[in-house]
Amino acid sequence: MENANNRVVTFSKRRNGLVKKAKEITVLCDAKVALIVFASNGKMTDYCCPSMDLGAMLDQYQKLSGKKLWDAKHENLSNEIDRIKKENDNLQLELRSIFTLGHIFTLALEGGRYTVSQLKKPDGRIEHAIEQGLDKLHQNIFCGRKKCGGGEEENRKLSFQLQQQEMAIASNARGMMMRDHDGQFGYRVQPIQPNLQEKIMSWSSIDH
Amino acid sequence: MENANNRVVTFSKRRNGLVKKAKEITVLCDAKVALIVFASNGKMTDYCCPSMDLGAMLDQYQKLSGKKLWDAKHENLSNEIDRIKKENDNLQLELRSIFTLGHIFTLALEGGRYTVSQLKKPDGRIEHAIEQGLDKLHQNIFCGRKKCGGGEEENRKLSFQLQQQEMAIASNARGMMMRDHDGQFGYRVQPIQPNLQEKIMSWSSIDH
DNA sequence: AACTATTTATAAGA
DNA sequence: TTCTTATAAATAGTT
Repeated sequence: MENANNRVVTFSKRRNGLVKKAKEITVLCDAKVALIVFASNGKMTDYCCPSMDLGAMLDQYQKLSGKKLWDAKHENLSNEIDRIKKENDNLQLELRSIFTLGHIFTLALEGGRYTVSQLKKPDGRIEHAIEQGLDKLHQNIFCGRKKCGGGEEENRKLSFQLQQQEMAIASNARGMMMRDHDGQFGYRVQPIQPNLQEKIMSWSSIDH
Repeated sequence: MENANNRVVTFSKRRNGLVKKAKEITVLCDAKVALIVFASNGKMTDYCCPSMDLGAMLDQYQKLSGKKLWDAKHENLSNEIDRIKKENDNLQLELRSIFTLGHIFTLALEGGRYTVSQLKKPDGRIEHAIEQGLDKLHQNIFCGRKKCGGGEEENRKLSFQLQQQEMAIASNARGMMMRDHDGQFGYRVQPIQPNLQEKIMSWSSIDH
């Protein structure tokens, strides 16, 4: 190849020849051929036999050569999915058990000491219990179980804010609580849910 | 191509010629060539210019042709990951809120009526409350809130089994409960957890 | 695989 | 780019 111009012309000719040969061997010998050519200027020419698309050719290539083209990227993503799905399952399991645990406490509270109608009536008993619970929660969280120097009044306000937020979340979360998940124990916690919601509503209404 | 044997020989010759031409154009014209050939018997031959690996060639091919080889598959997986991650986030949010809600109930129970030392002492009060709660839970789950014809004694046994299982789960779940997740409310529920565990242990020990 | 008659490809020039 | 053409290379059929 003397000068650049000649080289370009030759490339063009040879590229055409190459594609022609590829077509010929495809037809004459019942072969499958994929060909990609980039000119030095970046321009691309490609040929793929009509009986198989390039994707299938490359799948086959990977299978026969053992080389990975996109499987590696694929595998990474698949692993990521597996990982997250597993985490998801764990979360669901946690969620179910903890949620049920919460219900047991709720029901213990209700069944052992209070009726639903009592819960609806802000007579001060359950309200007081919850308030104390919230205060304690708040202390544990913000004051790390040490003596909490903060004013009791502020604590109580924060606790009620906390309560309100919790209730709001619980209310929002309610719609997605019940998964299509056969319980390991052969039951679902769903039937009890409206009961909780009822309580949440009544408790929320305590404050206003 | 008359007979099959000749065709096989011809294929071999032409395939070699094709690869040779591919190499020539690579060297002579500074081109980039990728070539994959499958014989009718399935055997594969491939050539790729030394200056670029097949993966890079195909990336380039996708860019220039606009055709998708693996990007489509990738996109699907990526979307799947996004979807699951979102679900995961929802679960975490639920989990946090519900878990905390469970604690509020627990603390309400404890703070309003019982001390930790009382909880440790199976004097029948809290035990009874929990038992009632479990019975009610059990009724709601198995009997759909209708009048439950089953014997009370069996109910109680089932309830205690239930309790045991719940406690076991809660205990197992404990290790994975605390996520590295900055609370939307500026706190974590972690500090309170050992407290719950303490109670779980003592309650579990009620039964034996 | 090797040979050979023939076809085909292609480099250079137009 | 295409056409032409002399030359080189490829290859189908045969050994």
